Amino acid sequence: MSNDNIPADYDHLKEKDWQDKWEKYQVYKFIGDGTRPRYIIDTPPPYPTGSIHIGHVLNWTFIDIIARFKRMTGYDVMFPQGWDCHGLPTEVKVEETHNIRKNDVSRDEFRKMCIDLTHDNINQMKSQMQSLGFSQDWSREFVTMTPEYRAKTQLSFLELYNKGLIYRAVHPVNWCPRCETAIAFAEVDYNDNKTHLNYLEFPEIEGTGKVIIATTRPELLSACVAVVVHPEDQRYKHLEGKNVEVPLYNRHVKIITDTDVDPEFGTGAVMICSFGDKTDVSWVNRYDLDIIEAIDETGKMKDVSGKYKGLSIPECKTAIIEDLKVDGCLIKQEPVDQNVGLCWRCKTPIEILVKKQWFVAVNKLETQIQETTEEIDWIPEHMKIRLLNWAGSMDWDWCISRQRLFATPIPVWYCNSCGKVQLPQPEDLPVDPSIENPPNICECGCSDFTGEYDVLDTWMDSSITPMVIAGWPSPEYKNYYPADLRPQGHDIIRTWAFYTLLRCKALTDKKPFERIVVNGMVFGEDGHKMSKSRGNVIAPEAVIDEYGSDSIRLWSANSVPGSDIPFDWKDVKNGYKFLRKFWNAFRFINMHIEEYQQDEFVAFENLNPMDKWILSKLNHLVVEVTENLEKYNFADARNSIQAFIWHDFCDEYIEAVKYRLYTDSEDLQASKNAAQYTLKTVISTSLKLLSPITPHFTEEVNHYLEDGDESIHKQAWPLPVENLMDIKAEKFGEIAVSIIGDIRRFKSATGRPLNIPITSATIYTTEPELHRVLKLLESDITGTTRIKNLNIEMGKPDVKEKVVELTPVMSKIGPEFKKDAPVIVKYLLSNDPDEIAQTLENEGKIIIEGHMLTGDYVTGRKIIVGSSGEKVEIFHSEELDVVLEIVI
RNA sequence: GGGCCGGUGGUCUAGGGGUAUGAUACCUCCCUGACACGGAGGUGAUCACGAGUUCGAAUCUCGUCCGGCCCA
Repeated sequence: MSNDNIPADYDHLKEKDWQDKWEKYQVYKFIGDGTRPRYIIDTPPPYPTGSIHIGHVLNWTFIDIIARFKRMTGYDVMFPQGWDCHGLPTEVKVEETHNIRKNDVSRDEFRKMCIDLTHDNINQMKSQMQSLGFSQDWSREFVTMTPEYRAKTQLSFLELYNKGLIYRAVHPVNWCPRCETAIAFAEVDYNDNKTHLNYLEFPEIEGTGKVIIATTRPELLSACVAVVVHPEDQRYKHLEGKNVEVPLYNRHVKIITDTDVDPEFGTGAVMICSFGDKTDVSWVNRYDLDIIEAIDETGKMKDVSGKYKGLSIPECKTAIIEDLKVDGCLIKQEPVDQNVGLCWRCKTPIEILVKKQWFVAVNKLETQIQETTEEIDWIPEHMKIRLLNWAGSMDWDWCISRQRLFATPIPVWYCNSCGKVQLPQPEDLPVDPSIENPPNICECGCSDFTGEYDVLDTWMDSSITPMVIAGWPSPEYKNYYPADLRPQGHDIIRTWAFYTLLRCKALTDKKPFERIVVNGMVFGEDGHKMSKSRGNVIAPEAVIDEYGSDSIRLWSANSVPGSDIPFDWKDVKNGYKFLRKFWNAFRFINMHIEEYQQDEFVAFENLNPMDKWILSKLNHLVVEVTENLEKYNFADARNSIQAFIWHDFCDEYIEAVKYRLYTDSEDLQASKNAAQYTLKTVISTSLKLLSPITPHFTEEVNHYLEDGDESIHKQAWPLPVENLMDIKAEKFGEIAVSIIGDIRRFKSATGRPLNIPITSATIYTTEPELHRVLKLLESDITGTTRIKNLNIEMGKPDVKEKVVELTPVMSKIGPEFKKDAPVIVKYLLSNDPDEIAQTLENEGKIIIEGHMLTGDYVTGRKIIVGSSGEKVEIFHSEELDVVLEIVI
């Protein structure tokens, strides 16, 4: 027991000291020697934006609670942390800060700038994570931009290539003409604006008839490869399969039919260009149409556009409209709403271009992905369905080429003579084919190569984390693979979970992890997912500064996997208030156990009913919290601890034990000792239960409470003590709590202070068992409520009780009387409750509509009418069938 | 438009065939020897809407509306 001066208030600024100590003593280091069962967490590697957000806090609190709980229950826990570095936002940020375009400097120089920025961002985020008390083993940190990691990403590319699961092909891609790069669908922003719908006449040939098509993109006329109409459209029935002429270009294109055409839009006839929009892409694929490239990588018109060559897209549009007018092919223009795809960073309208790209053959792996998905435990279960549906709906393979700089290079060269792909040797990785040459000459004898300039999609880095943390490609990785746990948000099931499953399965033929625990989204005040772009973000630091990280952890813990939660300051404050309450309880206890000599045997012998009550509840709490943490129900774990500490322990037990602690009586010394033992046991056990959720607070209290320097996080998780779990003891305690509550309510209702002494009181009951129990509880009731003389009597006082409300017990009435139940209920509720109660009391039964009911079928609320005497108050207990008579 | 999830006092939430849990806010009372940053009471919900199954539906079924995440 420490006798240090314990501060009156809990100081959350001390969290930092504990974080430093944990780090210094490597409390969370993964041992890996097999002496304990291992538990491996495939921690998400965040994108180093420079700051973590509340969504991270929620996700990492879940992970950290699990990690800490597992350590205390005897596992050797691997909780690594990585950083998923590569990506467009960093490139854009570097361009902004250095005020350059990426092509203004060498590729290498630009990459260095990205690396420097990323290092800074990682350092900031790492220190934020540490300030939240997350228990990562930082000696196992991984960073995807390092040569070691890039070598692994490239090796995974080689292995999949050798398995025939990676190939190169022509494919349409979203292209930003300003950034000059392909971008993913996820990086396309959509914006509503107005444009013109142009009605163009395609002249007839072969005497079949002309067609008027409607388009918003006349500048793509040179890339028109067909005209499409709805198969049911009577206006065009006669034209199906015929040809028409493209105005200005005098080329002939076919008229085809497809049900994707909306006959109501424009004229019901549409030109297909490669590529005006995404529908064009599917039509070109579906009907194997030609591909004409009209726009180059910088957004300028190409040769095929004829006289418009070299114009920008808007310039070409204006010029072509003028020429169509002159030719008389422009029938009319009307305003129309348009949904344009924009580059998410620079807001330039995107184009769809055709490029040679590298692909992962997702479609070949579909069955394997679905089987693997089924082998994994999904928490909550329904998240699995999202992935299964997604895996079954892949339209095209996964394009992994990116035309960027800050990423892992695609490790291939092309022979300048025969075009064959040349791969590096695994031991030479990582390589950068844009500046290095391959080690061997080509089979054709040529030694002249072109290196690939494209780089890999970032998901290629982050989809192998379960293998990387296990040490792959070293053969020992099998000892640490698959991981036990994958935690992540439900917004990235179709990306991170999907890619990880497919890549790890393809590479190792095993599932990547046993179980996936999915966290929900954090919503801002506007009811939407917190995000910078929505402007509804609250910085975690703001919350930590005000209430400490344990408070925001308590907020996070008040939720369950899969459920979205709104951020609310008052919920964080509630956690803070709980810690303060716990702190004050601890200070009180500490005052009273300073001179206490622990003697478990003596204490056990002298436990009184209230001690047995709280100890039984404590041990049931141990069971409940353990079960809830095992099934990731953090909210129930947190709330059951909080309810127990705040209400059962502080409001009831501590109040009921004070008279024993403050006593000088020799007779009560053994009882006092038992109370001290109980206080100490409850507080130290509940601290352990709470420590995965609020590690700083529990460490702080523990260091005052216990001798020695051992961290609470190194201690064993509490086991329930079977012989203290006693339902009967709990019932007794509840009776005391109930009677004490009645007297408190009485004082409150009559405007008296709670600590006012009561001259005398009598409790009457007609139940012999209750009478016996009340006798046992006599001293606790008097001690707690300051009743000077308490009498506990069999029988009833000479007063009139009146039943003022009857409640039918539906769970008995319903099943027994079935369809007659409503009429019985109606009778019970519409007749005088006191009369019914009288009948039940006197005759033991009542007949309603020919059915017999006993007292078991109703519960009633009684009051005392006509109290006797001026200073005597008589009332009926709220919960027990007893009458209390009080003399102030 | 598609997949998945949700809609319960003013706000957030538990429950998921038998008359609704807790928190917060609000109102009243009490400065009880750890805590007024505390305690004791209280007001407040036809469980989104409509139909069906049932003696009985917040709960099961179907439909509608609204919201969320992801995708198109």
